[in-house]
Amino acid sequence: MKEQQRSGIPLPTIKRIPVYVSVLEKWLKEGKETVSTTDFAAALTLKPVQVRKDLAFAGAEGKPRIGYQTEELLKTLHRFVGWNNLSEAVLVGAGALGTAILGYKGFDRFGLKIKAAFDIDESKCGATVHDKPVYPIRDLKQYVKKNGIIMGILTVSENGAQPAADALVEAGIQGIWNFSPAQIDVPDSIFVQQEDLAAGLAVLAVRIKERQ
Amino acid sequence: MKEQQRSGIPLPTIKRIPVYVSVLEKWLKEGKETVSTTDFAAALTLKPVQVRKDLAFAGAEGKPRIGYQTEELLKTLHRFVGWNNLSEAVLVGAGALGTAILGYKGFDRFGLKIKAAFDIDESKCGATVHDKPVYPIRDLKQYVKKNGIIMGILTVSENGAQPAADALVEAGIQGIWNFSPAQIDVPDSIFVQQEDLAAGLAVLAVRIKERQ
DNA sequence: AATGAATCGATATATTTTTATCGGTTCGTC
DNA sequence: GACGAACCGATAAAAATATATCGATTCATT
Repeated sequence: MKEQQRSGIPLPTIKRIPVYVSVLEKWLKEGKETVSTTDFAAALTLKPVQVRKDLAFAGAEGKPRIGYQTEELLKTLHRFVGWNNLSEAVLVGAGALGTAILGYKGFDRFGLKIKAAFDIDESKCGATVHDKPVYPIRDLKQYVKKNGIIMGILTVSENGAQPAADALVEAGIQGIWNFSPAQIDVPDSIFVQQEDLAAGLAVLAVRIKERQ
Repeated sequence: MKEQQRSGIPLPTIKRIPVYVSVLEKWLKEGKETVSTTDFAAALTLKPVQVRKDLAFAGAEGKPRIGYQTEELLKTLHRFVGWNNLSEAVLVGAGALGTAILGYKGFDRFGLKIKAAFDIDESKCGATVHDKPVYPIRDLKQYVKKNGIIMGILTVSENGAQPAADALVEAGIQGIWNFSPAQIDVPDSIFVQQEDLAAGLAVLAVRIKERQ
């Protein structure tokens, strides 16, 4: 939950961008040359105003009565989230969740390339998972330095989280995407994005309960 | 992003509850009999006031100078998110992500029990994945009705999302946890919790970029 | 060319969420 | 038993986010 890090761009806006990207890609494929905030609103159950604000934050410009150029807007959004120059990442923890993430095709679209996985369990190492090599964690630092990786994906169990995070920090990573349920403690200079599956489950559970 | 559904309890509060539950469990195991909002704040980088508000929403009561009874608070939070009476779910889409979720141990803790998986690819059916049976999707309705399942987990690809969602709705499910990147269209009576991995990735990417 | 509908961009308002403050309670210590 | 520190609970203020409104622009139609 370390999501508070003020800086101009509202967090909710950032989170909506990938959704816009998604539908934009669809529309582009369908040959839609221009798109309006009204279109987005209809497709995403949002208000046009909000879409306009979001797009403005991303630096997009549209024309009255027309909307935005589909292709140009897509590029702008990609640039905005830094997905134009594809970011490379390493993954630590080649368990069930790690394996799934390694195999998840969807990330390519967002310019994320997971280069390799690392694990403490040396029996897993040497093999490949979804075509990605698995190395022992003691090789992490060397690998990260050599390949200039700035992002680490943490998919270890709760206990393993802190040591694994330490290893990533030590290796020189700049941001950690933490899928483990544990809170990790890192220097301020490193950004942690906590991915909390249980949060979504809680929301769903509460909502279902409310309707009964 | 269909997260807007007003109802007393703030969404951010709901999302923080599982985090509280997590540390509470740890503390309980360590033999901590009472906990204060100051403790939470220190462990989670939050403000004590906020924790107090959240706990108040959940209906917890504490004592000045003491805090909250660890065990009692844990029970209260579980009850609040409806995790006291374990909710059963089916999963649709036994691909990479689906497999990971089927194997994810963490959910038991939150009272979620995935009973079975369903897939259109009949070659996958008949087998078990992480001890959960995989059935053809045409058996979904019958299974859901028979077992009184109220929750569906959607882990299919973008194209498969809408038909799969339709099948879940048709089967009589009340809430859908949607891990696919597609927006699905369902009747108002059904709650959809969109789990958007790309959102977290976007936040991380933007933050890293900002620091450079 | 004038009219009107669609839509952007900017500004203003409302709502939601977070943070601060303050009074009151409990308990350890003197 | 009085004093002070830790803490809850409630209320108030501030900050962030979402929504509404309005003027300006573009284009299709008359």
